[in-house]
Amino acid sequence: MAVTIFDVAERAGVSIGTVSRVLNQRDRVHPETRRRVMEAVKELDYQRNALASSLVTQRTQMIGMVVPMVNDPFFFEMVRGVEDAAYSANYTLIIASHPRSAKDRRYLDLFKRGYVDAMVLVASAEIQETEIRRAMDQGISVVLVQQEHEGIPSFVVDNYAGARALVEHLLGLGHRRIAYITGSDYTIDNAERFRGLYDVLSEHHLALPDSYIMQGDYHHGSGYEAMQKLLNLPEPPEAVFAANDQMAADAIQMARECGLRVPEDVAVVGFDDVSLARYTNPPLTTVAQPAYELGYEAATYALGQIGNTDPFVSFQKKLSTQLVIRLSCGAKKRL
Amino acid sequence: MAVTIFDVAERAGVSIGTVSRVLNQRDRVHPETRRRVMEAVKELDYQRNALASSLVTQRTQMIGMVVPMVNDPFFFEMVRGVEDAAYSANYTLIIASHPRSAKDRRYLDLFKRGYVDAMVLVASAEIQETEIRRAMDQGISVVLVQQEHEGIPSFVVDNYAGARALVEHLLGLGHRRIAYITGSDYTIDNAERFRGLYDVLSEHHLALPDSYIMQGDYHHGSGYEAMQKLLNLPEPPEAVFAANDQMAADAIQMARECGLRVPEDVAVVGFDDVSLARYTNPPLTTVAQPAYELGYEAATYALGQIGNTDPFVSFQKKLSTQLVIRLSCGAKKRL
DNA sequence: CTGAAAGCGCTTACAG
DNA sequence: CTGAAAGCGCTTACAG
Repeated sequence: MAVTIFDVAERAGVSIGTVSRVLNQRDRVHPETRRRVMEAVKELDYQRNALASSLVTQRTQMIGMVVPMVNDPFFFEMVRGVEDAAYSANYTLIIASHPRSAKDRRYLDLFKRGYVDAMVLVASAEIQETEIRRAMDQGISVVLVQQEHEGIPSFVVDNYAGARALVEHLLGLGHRRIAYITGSDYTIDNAERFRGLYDVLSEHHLALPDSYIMQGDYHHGSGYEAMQKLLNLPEPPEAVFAANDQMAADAIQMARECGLRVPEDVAVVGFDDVSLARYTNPPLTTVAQPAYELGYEAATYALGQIGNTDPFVSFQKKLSTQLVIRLSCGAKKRL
Repeated sequence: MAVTIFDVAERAGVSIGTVSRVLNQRDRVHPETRRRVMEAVKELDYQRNALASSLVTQRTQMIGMVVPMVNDPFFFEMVRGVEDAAYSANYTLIIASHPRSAKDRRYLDLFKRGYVDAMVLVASAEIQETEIRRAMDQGISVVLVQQEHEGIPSFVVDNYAGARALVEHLLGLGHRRIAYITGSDYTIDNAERFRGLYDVLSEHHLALPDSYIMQGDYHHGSGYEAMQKLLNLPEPPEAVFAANDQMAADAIQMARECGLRVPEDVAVVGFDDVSLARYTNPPLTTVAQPAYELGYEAATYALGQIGNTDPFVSFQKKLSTQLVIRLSCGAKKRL
């Protein structure tokens, strides 16, 4: 029912090979022939079937991105970066969101079955390394973002250094008793941020009691409860470092509900510098990540590796963060 | 290089037709034959090439979604809805974001070239109707969300009624001079919200001077400037209705910077009820949209229409909104 | 410059 | 229950 290359060939009075040639602008074609073909294409409103085309060229001109579909502007920026990189390379970006459960791996269809030439996998801890390897074996160029695996190219943010800077800043402000609200445990971000805190405290011979480590999950609500528990401690912390801004915002909310002033009674800092950070009361001191650059660089690399059959490339890039000082840490005065 | 159905057939000592049969679980196959085939599949780690498969079945088992990739949690919810619907129907969701410019229509590749069986187009004003029609002619099931076109199924939220309820609420609180900060002009959301405001004011014989209509664009920053101009008016408004929450949040920020109290000196309300609305100071009174349901219902409908060749189905569904009263309107007291 | 033909990797009537 | 073959809609050496 859809019009095919045969219809066009017939109408233009040429063979399908010729039609294909003018469509692909490759070989020389007589100008007059080209004109007739283009005319037939227009008249019939012909659209090439990409499936058939890709089947023979072994290239889909699509780059896939698997990204956690949590409500986080941070990922938006990353998507924009990937998109721009794809655009420059004349690729179309398709995005698959994470599955709801770790057991459900259907989203892997995207790259298991040859729909994309390259993949950018963002913080997809559930994806097994064997799956990735298999995709790579099939010639798909894959890069990891915010996640590492031996022998697979990856782009990460220097969470460790970012956390260190943040904690040093807190110490400089005179805070000594610092608590941590964790993100999901399985992510390296969380682990690295915690490590930054831990190391700086150790170096300053400061304690980090277990009771100061509260379980969170990065999402809305968890920072709220964690903060409540922290504030009910016999000796509450002077400052709270939440593993991301969302939880920090919740923590501030809870502090206020408990009648405490932030940062006077308790300082709160986050991580990521999502747009929300500007709107909390007081605005959040946090750490900005180069989300856009992360996406852009990762995609550019992945695209560049398409067709590279050497499976032994190892590549790791770590982008640095930036401390964003607002009011919630106590460094500046309120308006 | 990748292992094909031929490799499996050879290893199992059967024809490729038989391999295909066991893979597709369709026809009867001798249990022992099936076992041998499955064993070969496993041993060779065979993955069916979806491109080839789709080429013959004329079905890709993919549903495409074109969504504005603006930093808006509202769309996230919608994506979740579409995703769940797709999941139930055993479909994979792929998302394409909007192009940066109206001229760039490469994202249409997704459905022009036969990669998806169905499409959900969200607020994609730049997409020409002819393009959509063409896609439909090629047998792709398409539905529109937050957007209408004669003869194309669509799912929209009742922005008009939502805006009416919001404005009635404001009037009930005693506000009379109400200003509006617009969203992007080309969206129906914005037009409908404005119409709701306009009609309610008219019915109450209240004026809406031109100076009370400020141009915004839904994005961060525009509400800020718009509010500044409103506050500098000889007779500033008593209440400001921003076309979405982001701009309302900015407006609040600006009011505070001008030393004004919200809602005592000026009330501010938004639209959408994104998560940010809970974190502004004071929390935002706004209108919640059934984003998830919108996505779920739209996708379910689109999926149900796959294979339906009757091009004359006309379908329109309007989902209703809900007023969310917080503090920024002045209806309740602060904590 | 152009046509005929092989082939990309599958599915599916059609026979047997 | 299974094989041989046609066909999905293209691209691309290979000849000429």
